[in-house]
Amino acid sequence: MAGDLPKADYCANSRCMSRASETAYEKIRSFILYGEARPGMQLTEELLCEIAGVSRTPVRDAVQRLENEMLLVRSASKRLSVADWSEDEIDEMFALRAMLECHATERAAQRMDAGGLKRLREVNDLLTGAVQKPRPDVATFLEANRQFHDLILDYAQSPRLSKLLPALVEQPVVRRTANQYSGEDLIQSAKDHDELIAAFAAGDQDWAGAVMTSHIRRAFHSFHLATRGSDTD
Amino acid sequence: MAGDLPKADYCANSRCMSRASETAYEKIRSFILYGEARPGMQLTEELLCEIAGVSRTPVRDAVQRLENEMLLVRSASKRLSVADWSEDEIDEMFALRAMLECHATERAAQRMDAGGLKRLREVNDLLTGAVQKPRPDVATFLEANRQFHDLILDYAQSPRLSKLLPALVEQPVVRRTANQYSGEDLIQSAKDHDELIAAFAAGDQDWAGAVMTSHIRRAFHSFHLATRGSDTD
DNA sequence: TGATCTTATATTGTATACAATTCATGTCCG
DNA sequence: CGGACATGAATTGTATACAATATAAGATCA
Repeated sequence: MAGDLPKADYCANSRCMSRASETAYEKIRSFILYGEARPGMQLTEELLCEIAGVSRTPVRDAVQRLENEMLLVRSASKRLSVADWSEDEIDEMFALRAMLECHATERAAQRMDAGGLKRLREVNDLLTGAVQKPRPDVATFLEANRQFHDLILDYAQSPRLSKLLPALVEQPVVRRTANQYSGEDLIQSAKDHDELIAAFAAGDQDWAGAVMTSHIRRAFHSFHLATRGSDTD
Repeated sequence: MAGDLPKADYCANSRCMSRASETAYEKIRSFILYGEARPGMQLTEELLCEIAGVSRTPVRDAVQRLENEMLLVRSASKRLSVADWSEDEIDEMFALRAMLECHATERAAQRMDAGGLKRLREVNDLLTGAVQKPRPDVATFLEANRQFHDLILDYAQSPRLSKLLPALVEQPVVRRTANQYSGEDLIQSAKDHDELIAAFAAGDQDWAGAVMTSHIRRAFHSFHLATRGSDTD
């Protein structure tokens, strides 16, 4: 029943996907995040055209967007390759994400209303259910988690944050290790969300911001343990 | 001797500018920042082609970059217009800039060396000279100020910050009011820079970060006074 | 052999023609 | 009159051909 993962159709968050440059963006992005792309891999526009099934013009549009999100990088001689980040850059990404999500949470706390609280609770109920099964349903968890954070971002009412944050969240390094999170990590995430909702309900922006900072930094810590914690793996 | 302002050639910070999409980017950007563009003004790709002197393909490249920097916005029906920010969005921009520049400064403090300190002092000597004249040389001040902050950003050694921050710094609202800064504001800026250098020399990242935060928030306050401080103007 | 220049190939950058969409105008019908 | 619909113009989106540039391979000469 929970077998089919969300493949490449992200219509929820993005545009209508009717235009060729949108499909190109989605397909190339999936190729990088979930496909056979590997960090440092050299790419050519023609290859990406085959992947996307459109001509070079919309592919170049998509490539520029992905360069901005730093999923693709361009060498001095204009050659494309899949981004390959250093450990320092990954750490930095988490640090920036913690700062910006904390800020977004503080803004959201100032603008939260009953409808928002209701929806946050609904989403987190779904998330909590996915976590508490004997074997956690990671796909549902990730989707509900994304919705929860998107909802907060919406309530932050900051176009600029809405532009900056998503590029820091959906990243190959995060996605690749998502399935390695322990059941306890997931349960703690659900509890963090509960406390966030309490902070929102109380209208306490400092409380909310602090919880969010802790939430992200714990994720960073889990990631650290999963990827670099033990050298026996 | 200091009469000719830097017009539209920003080769220092940017790419080689030999390609048509680069010239398009620079010219359209200048049109928005220093030219006759007005907030909310409707634009057409053809008009931008005339401004840039190139065809639509590189213009569309440039437009996408400027959309990402939020200097241009696209309506639901894909029409282009010059960005017109609300007061809240401007405040938010300063808040984000303060956070990110503080973070960059802390990183730079950890990585500062003798050569960097030397160059910071040189640039700030130039800036201090421009400030202390009977009538401050605002153009020289702005250029030296930009170099000072760019130097810190370089030493932060964070590709992601280097991508995010510039879009928050060079903005029409900032540029338009730069000439309204009082002489005291400029002198205080130079002093802030002196203290930053001292913090860097001491290797105290918290001190440096705090000075930078204060520096940006003072700029915000000056901007606030200049634009919304008095309703008698 | 090895270094440099030359030439061929591959890749990216630009212009233009055409398709798809959106906007504006005016007409028809109620 | 007033609103829905149709038609034309304006604008954006896509494909393709061509130009410019970078890489790679090979030839020439010391």
